[in-house]
Amino acid sequence: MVSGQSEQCDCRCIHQERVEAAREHALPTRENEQLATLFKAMGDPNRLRILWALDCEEMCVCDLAQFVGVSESAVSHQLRQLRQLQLVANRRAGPVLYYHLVDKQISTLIRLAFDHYRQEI
Amino acid sequence: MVSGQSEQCDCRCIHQERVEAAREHALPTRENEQLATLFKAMGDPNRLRILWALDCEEMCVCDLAQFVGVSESAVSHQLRQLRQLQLVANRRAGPVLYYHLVDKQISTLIRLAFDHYRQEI
DNA sequence: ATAATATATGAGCAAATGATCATATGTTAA
DNA sequence: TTAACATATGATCATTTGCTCATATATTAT
Repeated sequence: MVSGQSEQCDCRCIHQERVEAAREHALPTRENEQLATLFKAMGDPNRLRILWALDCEEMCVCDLAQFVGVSESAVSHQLRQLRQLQLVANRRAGPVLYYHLVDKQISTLIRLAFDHYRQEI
Repeated sequence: MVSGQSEQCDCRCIHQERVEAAREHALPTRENEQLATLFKAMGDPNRLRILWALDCEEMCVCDLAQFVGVSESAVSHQLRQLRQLQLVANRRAGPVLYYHLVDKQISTLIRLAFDHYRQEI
């Protein structure tokens, strides 16, 4: 037994210390998955557009559909995902639902990503 | 004609100014897609783990496979994606390939995301 | 050259994804 | 109440994704 952890690799090139160090440094499974889910939500061009637009000001489904350039149904489905992830929420005004970002965290994140990305171009 | 842009929505609730404002504020299509691709790459639990681990120190495929808990083939496939996106690169030492992050941008991004996320928990 | 190690890669497959279409729900005006 | 509007939702389908298995490539030791 080389380590107390699970043994899945029979390579001789393995660096147990590095694996251990990575494990120390790593996020707990649950948090890693939640974070991945957040990134995944931002990982679709249309959803990213939606989030980016809502960072500007609140918009209704119809506005978003035209802005993104897809059907209202498609936008509605995407918004449901974002709602379930608590990234966006809506406010009703008569028959119209105005969507907005739940918090500025996502907004900050998108901007940072873009800024960092920009520097490389 | 309400606007010079494409007409796709016949809703009466639409706010042309908001759509226009969003368009002004929006990223060009190409950059939006590249950014989405970046987020998507971070949007898989295993890839996120890999990136997170490599933020710590360089590791070989075998190390990563054990750390993530999947086959070396699976890790290799994920690494290829990350390589093609220029997020990671490798250094050969004999038969072993040591992977590392290409730049600290991704590292910064992951940390920021985590920090922001952390605050909400 | 041959064998063993470390990794890469292609094919194949099950699961997830994102759009569309049809339909349902909720709100307001007539 | 009925009609019209704005949005939500379920079913469906084509595409994408991520893994596995088999095989290929590259490096080193013998």
